[in-house]
Amino acid sequence: MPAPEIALTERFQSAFAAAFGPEFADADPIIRPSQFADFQCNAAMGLAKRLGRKPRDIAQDILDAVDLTDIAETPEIAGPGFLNIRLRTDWVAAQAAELAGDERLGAPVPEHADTVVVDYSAPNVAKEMHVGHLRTTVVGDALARTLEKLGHRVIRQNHIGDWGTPFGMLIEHLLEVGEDGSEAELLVTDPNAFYQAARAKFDAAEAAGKAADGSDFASRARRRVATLQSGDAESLRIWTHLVELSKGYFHRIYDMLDVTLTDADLAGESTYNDQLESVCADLEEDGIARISDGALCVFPEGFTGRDEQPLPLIVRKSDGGYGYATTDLAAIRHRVHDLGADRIAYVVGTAQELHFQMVFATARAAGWLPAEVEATHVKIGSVLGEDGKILRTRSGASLRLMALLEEATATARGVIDELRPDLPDDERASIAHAIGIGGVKYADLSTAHDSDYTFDLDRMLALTGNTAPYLQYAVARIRSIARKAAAQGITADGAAPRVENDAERALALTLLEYGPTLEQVGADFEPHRLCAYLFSLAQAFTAFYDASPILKESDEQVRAGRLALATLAERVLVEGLDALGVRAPQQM
RNA sequence: GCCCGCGUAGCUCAGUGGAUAGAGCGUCUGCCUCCGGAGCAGAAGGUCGUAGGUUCGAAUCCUGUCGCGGGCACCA
Repeated sequence: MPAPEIALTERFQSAFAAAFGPEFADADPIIRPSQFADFQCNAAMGLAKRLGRKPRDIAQDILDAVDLTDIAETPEIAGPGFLNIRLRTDWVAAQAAELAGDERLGAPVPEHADTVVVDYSAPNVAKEMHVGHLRTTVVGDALARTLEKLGHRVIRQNHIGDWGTPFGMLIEHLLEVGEDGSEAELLVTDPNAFYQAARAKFDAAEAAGKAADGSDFASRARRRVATLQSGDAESLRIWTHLVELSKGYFHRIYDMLDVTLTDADLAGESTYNDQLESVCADLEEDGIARISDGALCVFPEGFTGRDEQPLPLIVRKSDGGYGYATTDLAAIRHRVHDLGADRIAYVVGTAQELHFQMVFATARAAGWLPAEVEATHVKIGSVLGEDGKILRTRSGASLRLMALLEEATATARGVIDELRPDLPDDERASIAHAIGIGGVKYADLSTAHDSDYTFDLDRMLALTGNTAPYLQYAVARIRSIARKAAAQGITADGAAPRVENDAERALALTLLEYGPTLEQVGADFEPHRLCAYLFSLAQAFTAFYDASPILKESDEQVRAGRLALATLAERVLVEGLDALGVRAPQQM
């Protein structure tokens, strides 16, 4: 198991048992990387309280009991009682050699492979995706990829907005412009234009007042919602056509983004239409929901709104219609009961927090979400404009997601055209895609998913610093060395990664952290930690690149060992980038 | 009004109760006889909004307060 903190943790726990008794065998030694040594053990600080003794004395007792001779040098007691641990270089080298032989690159095999439902992206039919959708899509996809690498079974669910009030208006508009007309094409190319045209008609009809015979657009739209939801065949046919056109648009975006979502993952709101009635019936029968002001409501415990009034989760509106609370309840029931979910991750905007708390509480009360099933709202922070307020699509056409992606790719293309005119056109296009799209995705992935952030185009398109291109560049350099080495007939020849000087040692130590980092990302749903890790890995590599020449090294053994270390770094970088959904080009 | 979140370097952001709070960008100083300069080495830059509290130890936990964002009954 090439993970120093795990090896150290085991050693310290047996030392605790020896020094303080068996009841301390599972005490957490808190092994962390440190600026003063490779690792630091904070155990004495925590144990001092339990034992009622001084930290420094306990640190001494631990030191007397622990045997690290084959792993590390004797720890130093530092500061208030930390144990500073410097690993033996030969042990690090041995671990690196083991890592090089490990298909999983140190990613732990889970004791129990979970079935994890990841609910993400969820765009609306007939609406443009904007920067806000980018984050849920990119973060959700990174989580799905990461969980699969860890050996879990992932079920992607794209809960698209394909049902509800706006569809009456959209269907009527589609009928008027013709299903095969050029206006209908807007659904694929510029969905907002289609939506806004429908909306404009609706608003104009509203303003003009109802026609006596109900033939005005607004009245027709309202009737259409009812006929659609009651299962009218013609309405369903047109609705299906509408959804199909939108799917074309989603796929263009997902293809462009290298997102793994497919049609098989689509489970829109409409999917649950025939289950909404039974959701309500069950809740009412179990006494969980009751009628209030004509609507069927659940009042989960602990939720209050204005004036301290209990807050309702409306599962059936007073007009008999259903909202998204009902759909989400049906979805939970399905995910647990039919899909067999052990964990469900809802990668959805932070504004939905209250909604999901209430939905989860209701589902728990109804027995649809058993205690052993974990439901997590992976909150996606809002994207803010310069004014610190949430970016709205209406505030600027420049925020169309497709436009952003095109601009990112074009910017990257400009640089690659200048730097690598020697490469063929299609290869430059492919590299520009990897860099531009990878850069945009990485920019969204590298900040904590739940923090709001200010939209900054320059940051999204940046090619230097903590960015995808920096990581891709590190990979490209290693691959360049590999190509040159192969051309010169130089191979690593089965050599173990060389770990001798400081730069090699630092790189190897960083490589050993890949497994624990990936595991943590899968457990906590926090891809930005993987970004931070990969950036530090790339930094460790470039430092090594400067300090430890490979092809210029004359000693064959040293050269082979360094090449093996670089190759291992490449594998981990590429694997980590793949977990994020970012491509690593062969050259750039 | 109530609830949730946020406030960290000029800017954008990390920071899992532990020592001297870190990156990137920007600024400044060096490094191209180069295994790829989309890079490297270094410097300057901080009352962690604020006032208390808990703790051996607080950016982190608790309370108050100021500022900002979001949510709070039939939209999703």
